[in-house]
Amino acid sequence: MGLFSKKKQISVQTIRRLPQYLRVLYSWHAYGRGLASSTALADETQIPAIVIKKDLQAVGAPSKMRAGFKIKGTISAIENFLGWDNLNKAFLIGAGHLGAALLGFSGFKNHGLEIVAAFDTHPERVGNEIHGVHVYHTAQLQRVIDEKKLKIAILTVPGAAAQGITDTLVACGIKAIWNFAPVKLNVPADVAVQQEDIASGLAELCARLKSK
Amino acid sequence: MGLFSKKKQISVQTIRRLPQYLRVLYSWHAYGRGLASSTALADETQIPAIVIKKDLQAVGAPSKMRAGFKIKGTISAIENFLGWDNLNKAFLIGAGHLGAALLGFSGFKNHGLEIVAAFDTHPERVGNEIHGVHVYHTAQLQRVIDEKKLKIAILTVPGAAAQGITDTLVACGIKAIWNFAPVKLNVPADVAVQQEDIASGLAELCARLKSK
DNA sequence: TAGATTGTTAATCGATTAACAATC
DNA sequence: TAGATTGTTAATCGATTAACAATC
Repeated sequence: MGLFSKKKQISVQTIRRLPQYLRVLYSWHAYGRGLASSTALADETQIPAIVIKKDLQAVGAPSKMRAGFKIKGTISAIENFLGWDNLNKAFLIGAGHLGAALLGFSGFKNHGLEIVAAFDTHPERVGNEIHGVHVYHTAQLQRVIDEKKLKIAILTVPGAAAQGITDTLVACGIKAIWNFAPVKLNVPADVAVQQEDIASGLAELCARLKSK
Repeated sequence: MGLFSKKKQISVQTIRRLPQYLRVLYSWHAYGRGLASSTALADETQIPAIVIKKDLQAVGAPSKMRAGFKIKGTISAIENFLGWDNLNKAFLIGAGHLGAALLGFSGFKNHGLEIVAAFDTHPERVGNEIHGVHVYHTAQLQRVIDEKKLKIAILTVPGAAAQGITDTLVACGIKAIWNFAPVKLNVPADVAVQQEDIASGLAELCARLKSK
């Protein structure tokens, strides 16, 4: 260990559990509760108490010895770690059913995400509003991204169109893509792609079902 | 090791990667290719070749020394392992946008899943067809499950309704639930629940974005 | 043959789990 | 105080990675 102590890297497993804690903590906070012990959170989430303790320590959640973690401060610590304490402006490409479902999901406001525009090429979709969000023609991408300073792209187009649109997004300077198309995207190293693969979850369910 | 050699348990990580291999293998098979080496699959999927080799060996994929895995046999091995070689009859509860998106996803036919009914309580949805699938009133659950011998429930209802409907499903004898509501479900031990938590993926993306 | 690949065993790494001291 | 909990270090476990023999 040298002069510059690098903060220990937090594992993706931990990162993926954080939203679960957040949900419970929000609800307890709303009830006026002030402290949450790892054992109480374990009861609620089915995650082992020691895992929770380690996860919360990793994001620097404040605690009181013998009493538990301070709910308000823990919420802040998680939100801050994830960057959910201020809204990232996002937009959606592909305003089909899945796109509309995401636009209608109110929970994103708590998750640092504000979807402020949608894009599509179908004439019957362009110009409409979905859940209060305007649908632009995809040809307007660059202009709207610049004007509204959009940061995160949510890709809900058919698989066949995904890579082509991704190339456009990269050319527009987008650095974060949340991809719901079942396609591996090729992007430069400085672009973050989060692949949401529905087939993986189904495979898990089927494998578990078979082994019973 | 005793008389009964227990087949080694396959990890969830491996299980979640299998659909990716399947996609590439389908496409190569369609092109008339017969063999797939782990290195070739690695180029396509960005997954390390040795991981692929181990995964395919784990599901008993047939191979030719020095040449690679036999595509047709490997497809069969994976499909068989996941139970995707014959269709499971599934139904959807909650025929909103997300439900409609899933009903419109044609890929499920390749994934052992056939969605043959949908349920909802909204009068304007009940009685309609979505992508050729009839929407019943939720009150008909038990009857339709029995008549059509439905096995897998896909839950796309609002979070607040999820646990209540789950209790009904359990009472109807359903043993597999694919849950898209951001809620932890309480079920008996013999019921498999696959939780699809969109917030986890978003958290991963945001964390990666922040660390740049 | 040479070289690419599978088959198989061993080494590494890191997440989970256990253990126990410190605290209020 | 006693007991529940955090804080912290060590042990365990299993997935990934490496290494190399066998094969065609």
